[in-house]
Amino acid sequence: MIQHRSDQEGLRQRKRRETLQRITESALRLFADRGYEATTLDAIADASGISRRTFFYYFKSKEEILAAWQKGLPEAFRAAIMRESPDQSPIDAVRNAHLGLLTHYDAARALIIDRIIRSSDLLRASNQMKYLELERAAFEALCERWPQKTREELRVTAMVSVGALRLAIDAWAEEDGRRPLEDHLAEAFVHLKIK
Amino acid sequence: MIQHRSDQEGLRQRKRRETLQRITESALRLFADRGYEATTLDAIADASGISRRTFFYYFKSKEEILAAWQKGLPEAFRAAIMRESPDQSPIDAVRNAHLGLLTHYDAARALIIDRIIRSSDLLRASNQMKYLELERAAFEALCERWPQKTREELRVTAMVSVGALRLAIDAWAEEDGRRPLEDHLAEAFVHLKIK
DNA sequence: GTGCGATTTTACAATGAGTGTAATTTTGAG
DNA sequence: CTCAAAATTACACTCATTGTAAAATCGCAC
Repeated sequence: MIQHRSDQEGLRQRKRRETLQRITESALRLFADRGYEATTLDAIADASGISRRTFFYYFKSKEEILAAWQKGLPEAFRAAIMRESPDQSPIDAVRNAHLGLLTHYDAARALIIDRIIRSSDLLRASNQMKYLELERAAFEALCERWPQKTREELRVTAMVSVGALRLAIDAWAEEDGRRPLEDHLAEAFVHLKIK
Repeated sequence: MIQHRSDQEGLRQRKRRETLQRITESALRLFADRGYEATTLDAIADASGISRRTFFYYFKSKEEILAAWQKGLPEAFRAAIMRESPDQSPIDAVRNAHLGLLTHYDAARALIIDRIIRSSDLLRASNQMKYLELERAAFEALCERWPQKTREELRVTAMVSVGALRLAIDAWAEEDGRRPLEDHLAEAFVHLKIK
């Protein structure tokens, strides 16, 4: 059998990671310079030293360049909720889960990507889908963690908490991240005194 | 000056309305039959008896065929909120505004369109944008109607109420509209006891 | 280090949405 | 009827995305 070295990284893995990195960096630069829609895949491929066809070997679509950085967020969110104590209210648990995740945030890069996303209707729309996925992850985790609560109530809790996260991120991006995201999140949750 | 007959409908207006109707109907039929993505604009144009180029004289994009039916909803929503008495809480006002608008709903057609929208990622995403527009409309109306409340609180109120509408529509579509949308909406709002 | 199979890259061609342009037809007001 | 505006069309183009198949590269076995 083939011996896989999951700790060591072969030349293949390294080149793949490097190319991925190269595509992401040049695309981000081009998006910031010329705008998302105005940047063609040909331009990205050129800037990354690959052919246009090869681009699709790395990303499913142009959009995915920006989506990739937040892949796995729903799962991390779910796990964070599951780590919370079931003694507190679900809404408090989700707020705490949020705060726990935010410590791993690269604020500078997040702001750059956020600005690009807000510049295009297409990207704004697909970004909303990300919140929907977070909401679903939260809902499922809440149902597991608080089985005595009704699904209807937990669905509303998930909607409300992820909505608060969205409002916090919006406010944070609006002022270019002057105050930390945590502050905005805390503020948004102040007005959520559900049940 | 040119005398415009806004009451009478000229041949031009009638033909335009008829063609619009024809495009919408044949597109909906094709979407329901073959699916949204699998239906090309050529097919829609053929089925509507127009050229592909003419299609774009009626709709900005393929998506817009489905978006058109809910155009003006944000404005109607804003107006409905402004009609509510400022004596009740903002959240109650928005709930009542929702209920008022729902009486004008064509449930059968809404379900057909809803099913198409849920069948495509692209459509689901742009549908989320509609909720965002509703949320903005609600927020602006609330700020006008309850100037003594803070904008932060009203922003959360708008988010929460439109979110409840979304959950209600989801649940309603999930069970193919067996119970009226109003019931689902009332249920969703039960869990919103903000402040 | 050679060879072989798997992975990666590429060229080429095609589909389908959307846009610009300019020509042609239809409508309606005078 | 006559002419300007509105509506329709053909044609050609850009761009994202996908299919196919050939070519290049890698890494393990020998």
